Amino acid sequence: MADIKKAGGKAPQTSASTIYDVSRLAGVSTSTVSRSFSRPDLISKATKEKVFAAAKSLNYRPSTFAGSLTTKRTFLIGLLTTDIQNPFVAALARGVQDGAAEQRYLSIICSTDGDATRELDLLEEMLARGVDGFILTPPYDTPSLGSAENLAALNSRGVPVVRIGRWKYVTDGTYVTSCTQEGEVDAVSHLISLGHRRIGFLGGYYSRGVGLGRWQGYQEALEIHGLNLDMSLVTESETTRAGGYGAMQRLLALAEPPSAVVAINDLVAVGAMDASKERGLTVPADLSIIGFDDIPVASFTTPPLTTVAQRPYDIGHTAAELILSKLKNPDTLAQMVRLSCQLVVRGTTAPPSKHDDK
Amino acid sequence: MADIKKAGGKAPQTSASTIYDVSRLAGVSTSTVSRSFSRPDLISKATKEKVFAAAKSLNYRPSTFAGSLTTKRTFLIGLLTTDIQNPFVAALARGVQDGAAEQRYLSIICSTDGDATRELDLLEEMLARGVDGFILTPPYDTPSLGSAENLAALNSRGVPVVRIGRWKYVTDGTYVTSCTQEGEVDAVSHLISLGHRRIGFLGGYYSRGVGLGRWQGYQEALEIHGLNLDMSLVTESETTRAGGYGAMQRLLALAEPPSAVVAINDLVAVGAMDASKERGLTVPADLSIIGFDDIPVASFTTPPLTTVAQRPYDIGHTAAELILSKLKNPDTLAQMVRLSCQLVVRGTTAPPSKHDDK
DNA sequence: CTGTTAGCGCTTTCAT
DNA sequence: ATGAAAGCGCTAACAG
Repeated sequence: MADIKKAGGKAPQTSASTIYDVSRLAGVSTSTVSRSFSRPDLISKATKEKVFAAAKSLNYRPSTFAGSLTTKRTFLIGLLTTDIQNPFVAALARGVQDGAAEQRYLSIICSTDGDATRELDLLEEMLARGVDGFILTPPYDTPSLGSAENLAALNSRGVPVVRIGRWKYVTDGTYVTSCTQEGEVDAVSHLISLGHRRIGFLGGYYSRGVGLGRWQGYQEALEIHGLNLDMSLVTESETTRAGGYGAMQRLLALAEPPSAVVAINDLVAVGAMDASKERGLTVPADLSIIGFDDIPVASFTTPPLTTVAQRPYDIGHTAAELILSKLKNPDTLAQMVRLSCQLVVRGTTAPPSKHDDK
Repeated sequence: MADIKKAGGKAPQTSASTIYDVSRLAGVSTSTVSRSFSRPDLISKATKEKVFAAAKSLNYRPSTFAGSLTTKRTFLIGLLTTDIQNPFVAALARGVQDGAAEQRYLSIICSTDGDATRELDLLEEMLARGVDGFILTPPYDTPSLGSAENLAALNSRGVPVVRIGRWKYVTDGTYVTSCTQEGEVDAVSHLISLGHRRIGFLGGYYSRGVGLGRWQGYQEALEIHGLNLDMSLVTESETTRAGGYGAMQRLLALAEPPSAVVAINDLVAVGAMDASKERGLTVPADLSIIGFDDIPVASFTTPPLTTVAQRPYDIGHTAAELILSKLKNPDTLAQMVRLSCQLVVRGTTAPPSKHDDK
């Protein structure tokens, strides 16, 4: 499976120089060295020069984590996610990294696959590393980590937490989320303005956590435009391609199938496209489809998928900023930030064909 | 852009309990407490029970990082990458996380976009946090981080490093990479066995870093099967969809265009599919196309893309294991691990159509 | 098996 | 503007 070869040498093992080495070489106290780096304004120019010269020649860099014992800050923030391989999470993580980096913070990312035990374990591990704050992503539809008790425990330790998305079991505290409801309203309204009247909802257990906003947006749009909610056009499925495929098949088997559908996410939408093609339908001529999330795949389908884009990078970036501001001022009031979604019209939406039109 | 609402309370701020609190409550020394957690085998059952009871009632957990000052180990490893949003990197990162977690290690991931300045900065920041080892991903085609000097500096600090992939400016030391050459040989051989004789190479600057193995594999396969290398069938491009589109157009404009092409990566392959369709060709009937990497998108194209899968997760996992073994035994010899690739036959390869056949 | 005694490298009053 | 001294929370000889 993996063949292994030997190749070359080993390391010299020179241990890094400390603040003592520098203070000795520069002929000043360790306090002065310390301050030269952390509060340079307090040190005279001449002294600073001596210090930096010494530091340079010794290749010295202050060790953040040694100071952490005293300062109680590691400049590390923990990001607890389901899976970094999920493109939404990856973009969010990058946003967190960048937002944190702006203030010399680094982030520790953990993937738990939503497993409650691992969540708690990893949380503890991060705490043991002294992370200054946490960003927690959903879905926490189980009362595990998302439980008020666990968050309270974190709070009582004085560790600030920012949550991502809407949680089922916790409502207070700081969090940042997308305006998915508004996004779904836009999506459905787009279909209606195209002339569609029978619009299906391919839900992935829409009544639960993440899908709630979309489900409400769907209903709201119908209401706004004076259309009735027809529950025969609403179907649940796994939030996967296969799930979308099956759900679409069911809708297509109806006596009066919908002329358009909105899917709970892009994968489900792709599954719906599969089912339509199999049935001999052309998208979007015979059936319009809208996804949700705008994952990278959405621009690669044939035709490319119309979808509602969330802004995971911005969400992560905002979350990082919120954590950092909490760190600066622990008395900051809890706040909820809601980021807009955007309808991205690509190739899977068009006016309904004649015989569908009423 | 983001509307903000206030929502609820703030934190109680109870500072966590220390080893002293526990030792006092349990009526033992701090060493005993310490050992109860780190070397439980050295402590009598009775004492341990007292300690754990006290720890539990105080909600005490040892702080890894406080101990790090003494032990010189933070149980943190640093992963320096180009961009966590790249699906290859994300899978690799997940592999690192999982591999590290098996030994209670956590990882700090940084994205540099390949910017040399940020690489060095972030490297220093991670070092300041006391990371025990580094995993560095390519491409380091610039002599920046990839320079022997920088790696030597890391080595001299006694910080072990594992590199991912083949680097241009460094050849020794431990690294893990894919057998891309062998993978490409498989891909081209597959086309040849299908009956193709004129096989194009859509290279993204194939002569450079990451593409080298593929380019060599392409040549090797031709040679194995007694075909001549025809440089008119070889073209360079940006390693993007647009790049692949342009490169394919050039090949298609040839008097005798190829009946099949291998692309340097999946994005380039998708671009090639775009160009073929535009030209009125059907893939794979008129033109066979093979990508490289097997990014998620590859299964979503129409038809789904035949490609060579690398194993980024395994690469990351292996890299983590290598770092950890180096940490256990610093005298471990440098080693190179090469992970196999796998040809994934999907829908873009078929025998050549009649008039292409010689 | 357990306690004593020093620190790890840095920051931080408190003086000067 | 700078130094002395104490200590952050934990571990690690070294004794016993």
